[in-house]
Amino acid sequence: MSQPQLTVIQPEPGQNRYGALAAALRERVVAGEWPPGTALPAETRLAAEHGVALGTLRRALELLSDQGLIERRHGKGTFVRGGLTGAPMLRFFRFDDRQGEVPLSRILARQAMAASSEAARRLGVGRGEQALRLQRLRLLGGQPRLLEEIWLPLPLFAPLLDIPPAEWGDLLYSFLAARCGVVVARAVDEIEFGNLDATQARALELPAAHPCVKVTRQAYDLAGRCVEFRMTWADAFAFHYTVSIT
Amino acid sequence: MSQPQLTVIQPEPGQNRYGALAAALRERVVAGEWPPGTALPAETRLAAEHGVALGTLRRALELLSDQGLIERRHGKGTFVRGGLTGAPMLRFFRFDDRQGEVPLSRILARQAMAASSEAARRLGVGRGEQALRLQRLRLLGGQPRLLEEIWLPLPLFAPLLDIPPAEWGDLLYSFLAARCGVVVARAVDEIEFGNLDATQARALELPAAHPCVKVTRQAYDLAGRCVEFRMTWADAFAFHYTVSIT
DNA sequence: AAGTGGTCTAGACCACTCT
DNA sequence: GAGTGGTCTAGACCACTTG
Repeated sequence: MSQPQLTVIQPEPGQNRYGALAAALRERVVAGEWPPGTALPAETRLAAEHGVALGTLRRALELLSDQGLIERRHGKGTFVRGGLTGAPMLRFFRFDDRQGEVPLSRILARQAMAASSEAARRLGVGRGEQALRLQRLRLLGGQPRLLEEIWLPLPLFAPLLDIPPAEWGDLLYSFLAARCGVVVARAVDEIEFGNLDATQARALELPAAHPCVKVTRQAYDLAGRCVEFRMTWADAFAFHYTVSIT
Repeated sequence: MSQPQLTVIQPEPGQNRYGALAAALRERVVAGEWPPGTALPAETRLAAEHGVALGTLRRALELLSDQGLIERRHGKGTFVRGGLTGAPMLRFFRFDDRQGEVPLSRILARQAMAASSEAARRLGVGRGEQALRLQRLRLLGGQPRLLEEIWLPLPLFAPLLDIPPAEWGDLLYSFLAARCGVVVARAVDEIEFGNLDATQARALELPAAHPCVKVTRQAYDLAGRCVEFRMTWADAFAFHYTVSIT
């Protein structure tokens, strides 16, 4: 059926072959040759296509698996990961008795506008480029718990302007994947402490100047482009996080 | 010289050979056969000793390397890691312009006493067992920045009772390794937010009830025993930490 | 039974480090 | 040059999943 690609891997000097192979495979994934959720060809076939031994091919897949791009399942195959989906922000907090629950989302504001200088810097776009700015409140057990300001680069996420926020659901990343074809593969969070301003405090139903945690997130798609800049504020006393060091 | 050990690896059913091999090698390291800093025998020799192929032996060493027990250096050898040594607590904080600096340590109190119930639980010893309790202040650029309460299980760390705190130096883990033969291999930190009590605030030269971060650490030696329980308090506004998620 | 990934082997050759 | 770890190969066999 599909013609064998027969791309022989030629590593650059100083690079090893499985590294070059992994890069080549990553490009094929990013190009959409195997969409998220689908399976790659079998090991033996991929190895033959690129003219390497099985062990070398396996080494390359191991790299991509460690990076979270693919997922290997014994007896079934090698699959392209669907990207982040859960509600990972909650791993930073402990709100009483509500561990596994997905928080409800309420969109407070949605506006296409020129990116602020910080948003432009974080998103890696030119200053003053158009972007979509969202304000979102997330509730657990009826209580407002997280306040978020989200910036999305605009030509890319234009579909969001046409869909009523009520239909967005409670998991933003799943929604972005389904409606805009953007898979969030990786995110970096920065954590700081501060105080809520009056508006923020009102939204979270906390006293003005209450201590808060501010989490600043940059999320990236499969190709490594920054596709989201988000700031999240929440009650500092609900913060709880564990780090293991070696 | 040393007789070849010729321990043939027999993996338990359901376990793979390199896993069993890694466990066996870990035991030999923990038993002190190769003290921290020294080199293990060469790959070919180790593989022969345990009756496995080179690839399998390498796979086992890879596991131990990922776990931080050993460190491999191309062209030189495979070395037992010396354990944690730096001032890792500072990775949570940003005090103005003093990034690489090692903070000065000032021991405020040192006392052998029955472990508090929390200390006993965290150290994994019986309630009321003797332990060594330290209070330590750490300074950067002359300013007090971190306040610490440290619990160490006692028969193990008895040497500390005889050495004047002035001679301890500024890196506790290096000191423990040198004087008590305890290598700290791994640590788990829990981060919470709170307020300083009056005593703590005075020590840190901050207003009473000032917002603070409390880091609770449990540190483990090569064999996996908990050898330290530590609580650290610092100005919440100096906290800054980055997490990468996949 | 057929197809997938996981383990293990035996051996060749390369790259780095020290003397 | 001798010794170390790093890469790569070719092939055998095992374990898991599905029809």
